[in-house]
Amino acid sequence: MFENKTEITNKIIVEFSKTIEMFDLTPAEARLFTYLYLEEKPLTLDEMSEALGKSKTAMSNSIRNLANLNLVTRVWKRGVRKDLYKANTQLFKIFVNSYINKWIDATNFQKMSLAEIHKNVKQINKPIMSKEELATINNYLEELIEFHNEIESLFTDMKQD
Amino acid sequence: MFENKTEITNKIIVEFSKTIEMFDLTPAEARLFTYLYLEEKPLTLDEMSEALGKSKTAMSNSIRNLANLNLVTRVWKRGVRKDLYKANTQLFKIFVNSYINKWIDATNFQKMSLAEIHKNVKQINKPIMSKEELATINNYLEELIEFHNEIESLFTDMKQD
DNA sequence: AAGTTTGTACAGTTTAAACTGTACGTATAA
DNA sequence: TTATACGTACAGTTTAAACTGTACAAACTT
Repeated sequence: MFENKTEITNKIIVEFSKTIEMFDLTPAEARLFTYLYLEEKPLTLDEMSEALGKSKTAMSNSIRNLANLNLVTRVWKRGVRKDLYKANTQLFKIFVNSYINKWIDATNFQKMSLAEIHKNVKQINKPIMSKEELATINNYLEELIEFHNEIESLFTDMKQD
Repeated sequence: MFENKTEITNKIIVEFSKTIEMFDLTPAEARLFTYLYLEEKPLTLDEMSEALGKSKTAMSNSIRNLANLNLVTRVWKRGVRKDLYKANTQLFKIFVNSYINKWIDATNFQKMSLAEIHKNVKQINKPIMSKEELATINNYLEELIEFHNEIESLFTDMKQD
């Protein structure tokens, strides 16, 4: 089956990174996270680059995004100049939190955009369309905004659990 | 503010399609769904193509994916040769159901892949790594599989609500 | 003070996804 | 039976995302 440890960890990286791509990570970010997770000791950008066959610049961009999502932590070690990073290990908590936050933020932002359109539509007094058309558009906007409310509630409830 | 109805519906399409892209739709699929949603009568591929400025082939591919996700319904009308499609209108139900199903399916699939790796690792009897290394890998696999179980439960619970 | 290391901004290249146009098989209309 | 319409497979093109390599500023080492 498996001939060595590297083969096993590579297989795990391939499979687990597929899972966490679903949390809106790029393939490179997903593989980097998985590699850090399986590698107990913190890694430098150069080590990440060498391990994953990507440029240092690509690793810098990926690790920054992972850090912004609170999926990895920068580690300070005395006498070491290079930045060190390690994966956060409470997988369910960190991924679901990050994901729920992203959904709530984005949903709220979109709801506000639609609410703005709705406000502007209500303030129309020029005869640019019939009353029926205006009522229809208002109905659609209300439905769309209600949809956002429901999505927001769904993810807010998930956060409590 | 708005000068005509088309301007309003275009603005709504832009904003709402951003929301539903989050359900793993491509920008073209999201715009198509939103257009169908706002357009009460069912549309043909040619009408979709003309309305959204994309080729008929692109519309064929997009509408097929939306139908596969149960987000739109093909409508049969006597004496009409062209396929007709309309958006399903219970937004929360159709999007959340589609999304939860996708998560449960994908998570289950990945869990099985990792379980297969785990099974193979357990069957290792050749000395390809130390006992400590083997124990560590087994621990990681258990954690990753447990993570999948938790994600699956999370989305299964969402389905009940 | 000078040299080296480090991470990242930036510009250009590559890759993968999305697209278009054509060809084709099937179904319908004439 | 023949012609036309229709949706989609397929091949090639375009676009957007991801990448690499270089340059640079800041920090550290010598």
